Amino acid sequence: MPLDRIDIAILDALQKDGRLPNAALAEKVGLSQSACSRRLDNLEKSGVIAGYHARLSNTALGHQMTVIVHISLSGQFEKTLSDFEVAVKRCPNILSCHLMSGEYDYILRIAARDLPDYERIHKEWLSAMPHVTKINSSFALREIVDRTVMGIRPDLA
Amino acid sequence: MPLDRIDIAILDALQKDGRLPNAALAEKVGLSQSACSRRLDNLEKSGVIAGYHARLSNTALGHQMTVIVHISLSGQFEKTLSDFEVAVKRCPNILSCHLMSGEYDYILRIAARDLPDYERIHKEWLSAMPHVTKINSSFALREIVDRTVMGIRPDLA
DNA sequence: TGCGGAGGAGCATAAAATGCGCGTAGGTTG
DNA sequence: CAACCTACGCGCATTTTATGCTCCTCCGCA
Repeated sequence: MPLDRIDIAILDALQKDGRLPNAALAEKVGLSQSACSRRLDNLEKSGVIAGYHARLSNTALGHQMTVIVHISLSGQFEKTLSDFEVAVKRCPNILSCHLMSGEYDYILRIAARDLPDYERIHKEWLSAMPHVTKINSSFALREIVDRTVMGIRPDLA
Repeated sequence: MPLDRIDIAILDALQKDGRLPNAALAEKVGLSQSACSRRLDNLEKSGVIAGYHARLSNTALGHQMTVIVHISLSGQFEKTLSDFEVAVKRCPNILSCHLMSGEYDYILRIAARDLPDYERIHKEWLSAMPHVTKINSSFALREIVDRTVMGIRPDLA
């Protein structure tokens, strides 16, 4: 889907404030409300906007810890992978999981409240997942960057 | 701030859909609209809800590729780290970056359009960052999970 | 037992979103 | 080059949603 400069402005604004009322959005990007609403509709339907979410304060909720986990399985058969992936999807603490090229099969990012909480997650979830042969946990000492999306460039087709 | 089960339900719902109308939210959590609105107000004012954001689809924007990069620096002096981190913050393709315990100093998640694009990023950004001694790139073959949010447990104070 | 605060309901009003008719610019075709 | 088509804008009327009361109820406490 081709995005023009107004689309970019809309996306930009909604990344910063997902609840920006359509009226305000329209004014900000220089459109009438109806035109703006129609564009927004298209952006949502076409999947450019994948969703809207409240961002919660992790300190308020006590999830202070990020753990990066590298995992190897006993094989690369599709069945082996999908068994594992089903289990991954069930664990609420897993923020992201990718099947990877390279030394490990999967890399996971996990949120935990503290070390004992991670211990629990490790025991109850990670170790219990099927076909897992190796688990390597690295703890984040500091977060330098965390964005959901990179800057949008106008030349995207 | 103490959260009861209704607050949790509200947070849960808004994490999943940040634009859920108050009326629907109220029904979902079993409150009247006004009561629900008042609670929401408190959650926002107290900072438990830190913001609302549109989540954009990286693939829809043409960034199909996720690369996990492990990086080691020449030392762990604070100056060394902060030089590097300043550079990291400048690169728009870096979605996340954490200082880590373990074998590598930093783990980065990078969005690229395709392999040539990643090559460019590697050359122009990663290799150019100060004090870098080792760069290890792993390519994501498939994304199994990617959320910003995790389930909230009622026992959080 | 009576007071006071927290928190819920219901309703009226204010604000926002949505759908529809209409107008215009730019590209295409006979 | 004129007729036509489409994409996309505007404004307005209608519907949907949020907000700001007022009142009610439950509970802890003196």
